[in-house]
This record gives sequence, structure tokens and C-alpha cells, in this order.
Amino acid sequence: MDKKTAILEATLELITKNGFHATPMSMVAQHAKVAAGTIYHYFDSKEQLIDELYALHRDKVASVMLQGDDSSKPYKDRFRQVFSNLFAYYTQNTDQFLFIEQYANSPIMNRIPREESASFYQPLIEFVRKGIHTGQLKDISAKLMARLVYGNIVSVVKLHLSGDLPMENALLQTAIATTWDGVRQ
Amino acid sequence: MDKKTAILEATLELITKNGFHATPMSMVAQHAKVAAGTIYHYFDSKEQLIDELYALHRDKVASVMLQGDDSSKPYKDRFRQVFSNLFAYYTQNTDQFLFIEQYANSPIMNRIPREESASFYQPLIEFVRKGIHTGQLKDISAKLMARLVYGNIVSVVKLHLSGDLPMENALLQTAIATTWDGVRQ
Amino acid sequence: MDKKTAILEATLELITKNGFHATPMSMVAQHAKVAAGTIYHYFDSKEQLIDELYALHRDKVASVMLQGDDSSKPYKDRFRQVFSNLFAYYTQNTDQFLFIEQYANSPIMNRIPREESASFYQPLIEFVRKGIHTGQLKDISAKLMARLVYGNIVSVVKLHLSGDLPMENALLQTAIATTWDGVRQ
Amino acid sequence: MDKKTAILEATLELITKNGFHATPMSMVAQHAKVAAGTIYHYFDSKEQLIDELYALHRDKVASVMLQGDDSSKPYKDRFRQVFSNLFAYYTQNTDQFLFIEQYANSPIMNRIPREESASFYQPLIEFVRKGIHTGQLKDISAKLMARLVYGNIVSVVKLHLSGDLPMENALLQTAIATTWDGVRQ
DNA sequence: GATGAATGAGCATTCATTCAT
DNA sequence: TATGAATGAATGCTCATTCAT
Repeated sequence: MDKKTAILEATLELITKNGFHATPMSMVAQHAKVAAGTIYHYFDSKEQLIDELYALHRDKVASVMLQGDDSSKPYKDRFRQVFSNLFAYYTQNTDQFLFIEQYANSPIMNRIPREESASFYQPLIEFVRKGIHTGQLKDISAKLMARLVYGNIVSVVKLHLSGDLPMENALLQTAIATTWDGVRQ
Repeated sequence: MDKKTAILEATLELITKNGFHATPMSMVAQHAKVAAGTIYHYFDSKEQLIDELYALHRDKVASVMLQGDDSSKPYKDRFRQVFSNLFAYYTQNTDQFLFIEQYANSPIMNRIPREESASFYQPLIEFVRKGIHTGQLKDISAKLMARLVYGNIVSVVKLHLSGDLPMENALLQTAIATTWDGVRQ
Repeated sequence: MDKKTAILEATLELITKNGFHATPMSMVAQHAKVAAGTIYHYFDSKEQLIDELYALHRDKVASVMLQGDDSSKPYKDRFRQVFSNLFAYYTQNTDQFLFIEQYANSPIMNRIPREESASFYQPLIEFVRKGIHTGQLKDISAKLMARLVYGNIVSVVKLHLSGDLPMENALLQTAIATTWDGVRQ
Repeated sequence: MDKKTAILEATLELITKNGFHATPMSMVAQHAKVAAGTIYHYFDSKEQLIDELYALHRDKVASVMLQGDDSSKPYKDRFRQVFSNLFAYYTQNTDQFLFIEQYANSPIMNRIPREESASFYQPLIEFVRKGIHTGQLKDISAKLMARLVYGNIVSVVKLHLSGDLPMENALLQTAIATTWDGVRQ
């Protein structure tokens, strides 16, 4: 649905820029070039619109993460690729990144059932688990390791976006190496 | 000022629970047991109240971080202590942690001048810089390294608070070791 | 027209239950199983739909009132029958009764020209007039008498519907007798 | 409270003229010469405002009804007075009458607990009960009789207000006599 | 005729802020 | 200092109505 997409895109952009509460539905309507009432054909409420937007981008991230993963390659290369995938996606889709972080760190996150929100990390947990089983990675909790790896990616993206230290490739490789040294066997 | 403190505490608690926009000034007044108008004797506006609250807790974190740091100890022990200090503070002061994260990940963060907000990491940057200079840590960007270390602490606290994997001490030591292995020379 | 009837019936039911303003056209459409736009093929507006519904049931009541009236019977029996007719119709068609009362007691009643609305009582006025002329009823204003009689019927139906004192037959006969004693010569 | 009274009066007037849903809160505010938000200091919601308005006038009616009742007078005179009291009050306070009728005949009436709403008739029931016990009135259900008497008053007021047959005193006496003849022993 | 997506004016309600006391 | 009643602009949402198909 074209209008639904327009609404979702306008919401993403505006919330990223202004925050949840500084983004009135009327402004979303204006930017999406639909009438205010139209939004309510596609979404039950502002709350539900935002939740759906989050679910959409959460799933998108999950699908991007393992793109191009090839189990025949050396695990270290695969690890480097996963890190790069997310870094590239987030830095090229700043709004998505900032929206996800804003959402995940606000109390509205609790509107999402615990299980569903835990599942965000599932693909990454599976991925590190493989590395653990094959002896490439430390034999520690996969849940913990996945969080640490993902957290490092987020840290690097934030540093990049802060403008304080833009990530050229060499620096990114350093960050990946640092992460790898932490988790490798 | 007793009332000012009451207002700040009420604000912290309510924003942590409800979020910025779901926390009306009237509710803050009620919880702080002052009249609505009284808040405006101590703060110019809601915005300024929140900003001041953030500044307060940001500085508190900076002071907690290096508590008990003793430059005569082995650097690795000092590193372990910094990590533990923050972990302990955040898990024992959940509201502060959640408030800082909520604030730092929302667009209102931009209200704070870039420099000031970068300075949050300054003590940690100095700390890792020492490790680099003495050859204990990798010779890479201190800014990057500080972010990675702090990001790992945040990751561990969030995992703990999610209830998905409570951190007993052994697990915490694992997380510290993983971080250390990443940054050490 | 089948759909038109469905719309009228849905409107009656919903307005009786929810009131005029708590009955959106979309809800009427849903219950009548037609599209929202379809209603506007049969009715000009919500206002006109409601007015037509009222006219419909007002006329229905007029036709029910004198059903089975036989001028060869004793007038007192005929009086009793008119009373019973309306009581029976209203208690067996609760929605119609409640809708008429709701409509007649709301300011929208003024949308109907005075004359037309006065004509609701016309058949009853004629009926009591006969009783007056033949000396069965008091020689007082027929308009007044008709209103008193109809008012008594309404009172009895409301008491019945309130559940506070269900009308079995004996009680109904008492009510009729009381009314009769008031108006008879 | 001066403003509260102004709000109640404005609401009464406007609802009587326009109906519940055609009376926006902004219009109430305007007529009461207060800000829109001020209404919500005194009332929780539009619904509660209307309910309170109804309760207020319901109680007022109950207190007016028996005004000047003197148990040493002949019962018939007392009966005539009760009838006259209500007729006079309603015709001199048209808005109150129309509001009560509009409210009582709309589905919102169900917001009021059954018992409370039944109690509206209680004073009148007690009054007719006295007449029954002393043998002045028919020995029939007091509940039924009270409803019939009150219904007659309402009928007379409505006829008067319709403009179709203004009630001068002689006519009013006729109406009272008709009612009395119906209920007297 | 029939549909239902789309419109946008209108509504109830909230809330940051002010100010007379 | 402190109060809390009062303000009124702003917000999320509804709903009668239209119109392209």
C-alpha cells in the first residue's frame, strides 16, 4: 500500500528528528501527504503505528545482518562481514538506527512482550554459537557474547555519527579486530 | 534545597517509568509533594529541568567510575575495577541508568552542545590513554577504545536488567575478561 | 428496497442502544452490512435518516393504536383496547418505543414542523372526542385528554421496562381502570 | 464555587437548546466565560459533568415537589398542591424540565445505577402511599400510581410548552381533577 | 446501484506555564 | 518562597460525507 508506506516513512523521519512526543500525527500526515484521518485507516493509534514501525525495522536489521554469509568461508571472515554488514546498514540508514535506539531505550519498549524483544538477538546468538562450537570463539555464554558484539557495533556507529571520530575503513577494521580479539578462543 | 531535590528525584523516577512526554509537570509536582508552580522557582522549564537532571547524573557517573582507582596497582586490576564500579552503580541505581540511556538516545540530546556531551567519555578516555602509553593496551584510538569499553558495560547491564541472563559474579568476570582481551596489547 | 430496510433497522437498534451521537454512520453501515457510501444513496444525511426513521415509527404507532377498533362495541371496551394495543405494541417492540421517546424528548424534535408533530396525537384526539360527544367521557379539552391518556400508557410501559414492577395482566387492568376513572363522565 | 456554577448553568442552557452531542465543551466554556481547561478542574469529563447536572436537578425537583405540604390539610388539597408545585416549577424552569426529560429518555440514563434512578419517584410514592393508607386513594400499587400521577404532570407541561394549548389556570385545574378522579378511592 | 478509501473539520481532553494571593 | 486555580494552544482521534472505480 503506497499511502501506508508514505506514513511509515514520514513517521520514521520525523520521530528520528523530533522524538516521539514532538511528532504530532498532523505533522506525520502533512509529510506523508495524506489527510490526518487516513493514518487511522492503516493504524489503530499513534502507539500502534510506532510499534509497527519498530517491528518493521527490527526485522529488517535481522535480515541484513547475515546477508552474504557463507558458511564455507573462514569463520573470522564471516564474523568480520556480519560486523561490517550492520555497520554499513546503520551508517547508510541513519534514521533507522537512531529510531531503533530511541525506541529500545525508552519505556515504550515494555509494550513489546519480553520474548519478542529478546528474539532480536536470536540470529546473532545462533551465529556466535556456531563459532563457539567450532572452537573459534571463547566457550562462554552465547547470549552474553552476542550482546557484547552487537553493543560494539552500536558503539562504533554512534561514535561515527557523533562526528567526533569519523570511521574510515582502517578505523573500522581496528574496531572489528578489537571485538574479535575479545571473543576469539 | 530540599524541595529542589524532591523535584529532581520525582522527575527521575517518573521519567524512567513513563518516558519524557508521559510525565506531566503536574505529576512531578504531586510526587515531589510541591505545588505545580513551585517547580518553576527552581527550573525555567520542563526542558531545563530534564537537562539539569541529565547533567547531574552524567557527572555522578563520571565521579563513580574512577572511585577507588589507585595508580600504584597493576593496570589490569584497575581496568577491572572501573568496569565493576560502573556495573555496580548502574545495577544498584537502575533509574539513573535507564534515564541516562533514554536521554542519550533521544533527539533531545542535541540540546546539549556537542563538546559538553563528548566530555562524558573524557575520564574514561584519559584512563585508557594511560594503559596505551604504558603499553598495557593496544595502540589504537583512545576515543574508540573508551567507547567500546563503555559500550560493553552498558551491554552487560542491559542484559542483566532484561532478566534474560542475570549476572552473577562469574559471568561478570567473564564479561570483563572478554572486554580486556579485546583491548589489551 | 432490501438495503434501505436493513439500514433503517440497524439505525433503530443502534440508536436505541447508544443514542444519536454515539451511533456513527460507519457503525450503521457495518450492522446493515452495506458500504458506508450506500447509505447516502437512500438518505441525504444522518439527520434525514433519523427523521425518516422517526416518521416511519410514528405512523406505525398511529396505525397500531386503533387496530381492531369496532364502533359497535361499548366505548369503554374500545378505550380499553386502544390502551392495550399501544401497551402491547410498545412492550413487544421495545426499540421502537425507546427510539420514539428519545427522539421526541430531544431538541432534534424541533426539526419537525410543529403541525406535523402535533398530528401524532390526532387519531387519539379523534377517538376521545367521540367518547366526549357520546357522553361517555368528561366534557373537557380533547387535546388535553388525549395527552393524559397517552401519557399514562407511556408511564406504564416505562415502569414495566424499568424492571421495577413488571406488568402482569391484573396490574395492566388496574392501570387502565385508573386512567378510565380519570376521564370518564 | 462561582465558576463551577457558571459551567453548570451554561451546560444546562446549551444542552437544552442543542442536545448533548451538539454541545461542544468549547461552547460551554465560552458561555460560562472560562477557559476550556477550567471545566476539567471541576469535572472529570463531559459525561460526568452531564451526570452531575442531572443529579442536581433531579434532587431539586424532589425538594420542590413537597414544598408547602401540610399534613393537617385535607389530602385532596395536598394532592392538588403537589401537582401545582411541579407544574409551576417546570413551566417556570423550562430548561430544567427539558434537560431532565432529554436525559431520562436517552440511553445515557443507564449510566446511573438502577436504584438511584428509581429513587427519583420515592418521595411521590411515599406521598400517594399516605393517601392510600388513609383511604383517600385507590388501594393499588403505590409505584404504579406515583408514575401515573407524575406522568400526567409531564404530559400537561409538554402540552403547555408545545404551544398547542397553553394552560391557563382553569385548564390546569381540569387536568388536576382528571388525575384525581383516576386515583381517588 | 454499490463500494470503501480518503478527506479534513471538529471534538474531548491534556498540560506547560502564569500569576494573584 | 510557595501555592494551585486558571489559561488556551495543541494533540490524538472521530466521523459525516464524497467520489473514483
